[in-house]
Amino acid sequence: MESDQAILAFTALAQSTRLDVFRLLIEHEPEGLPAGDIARHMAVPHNTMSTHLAVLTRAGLIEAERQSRSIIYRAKLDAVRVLAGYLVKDCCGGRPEICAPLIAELTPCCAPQTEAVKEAAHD
Amino acid sequence: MESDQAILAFTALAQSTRLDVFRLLIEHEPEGLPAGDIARHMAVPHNTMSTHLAVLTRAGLIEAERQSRSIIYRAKLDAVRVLAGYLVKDCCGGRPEICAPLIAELTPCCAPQTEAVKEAAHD
DNA sequence: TCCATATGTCGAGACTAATCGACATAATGG
DNA sequence: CCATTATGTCGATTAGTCTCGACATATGGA
Repeated sequence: MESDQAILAFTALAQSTRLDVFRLLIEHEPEGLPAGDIARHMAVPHNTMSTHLAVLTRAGLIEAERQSRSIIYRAKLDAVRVLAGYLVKDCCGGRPEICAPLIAELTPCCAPQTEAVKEAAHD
Repeated sequence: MESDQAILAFTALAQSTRLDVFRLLIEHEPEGLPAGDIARHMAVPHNTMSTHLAVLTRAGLIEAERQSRSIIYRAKLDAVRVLAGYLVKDCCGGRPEICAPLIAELTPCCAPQTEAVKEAAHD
């Protein structure tokens, strides 16, 4: 991951409405939500929300797909993985003694024990 | 993690100088670096750097400790873990099918469980 | 075609952040 | 103490972001 893209992502998440939208969209994986519903859910004018959604999209954190009159937004979970990886893995600079404890903390949430999951994650 | 603190952290990292400083300090774990060295390393005036270091400190991403005339800054690896956790674990809202693949991607870097996996991470 | 619905774009005002010169504070040694 | 080194704070300027009214575009149906 380029640091320019990381900065885009951090900038996008460094705003409460956008952070909330991003988490809302993760909750609604994998169906997604239309722009109007998102705006109503957050009690934000539709044009303001449109701007926020554009920022998140440019940052690669969400993606849009037109469906008839609505435009459905979805979280890009790949982006979460890449960003978390940028924080943990790339930042550690290949020094397992630093990032191993970080990963150890994350793993209990939902450990990827099986080979099947490892295969799925291998891009 | 409170979302307010997450926003502080994302704001702090959403700036190229600060992101570089943060990564520099992770490279220099656990000794840390004095403020002056950091400023020189980044070719930034000392007062500008002081402001950036204050932002990172307020965000809880680094910490300062006076050592004679110098003030040594260190990355708080706990913060990395918490922030990555906020992205991956909290955002998934307890839905393993979402975050398991994300963690699976991170694990090969330096898995915390077994020596065997650590060996595999070197390929 | 004309209207209603859904969303995006533009532009202006208000707010916030980044930078850096000048000055202030803190520690150390002579 | 005074000078020196190391760092932080203040204030002003500049640059960028957030918000939202007004307008524009896209889709589907009467």
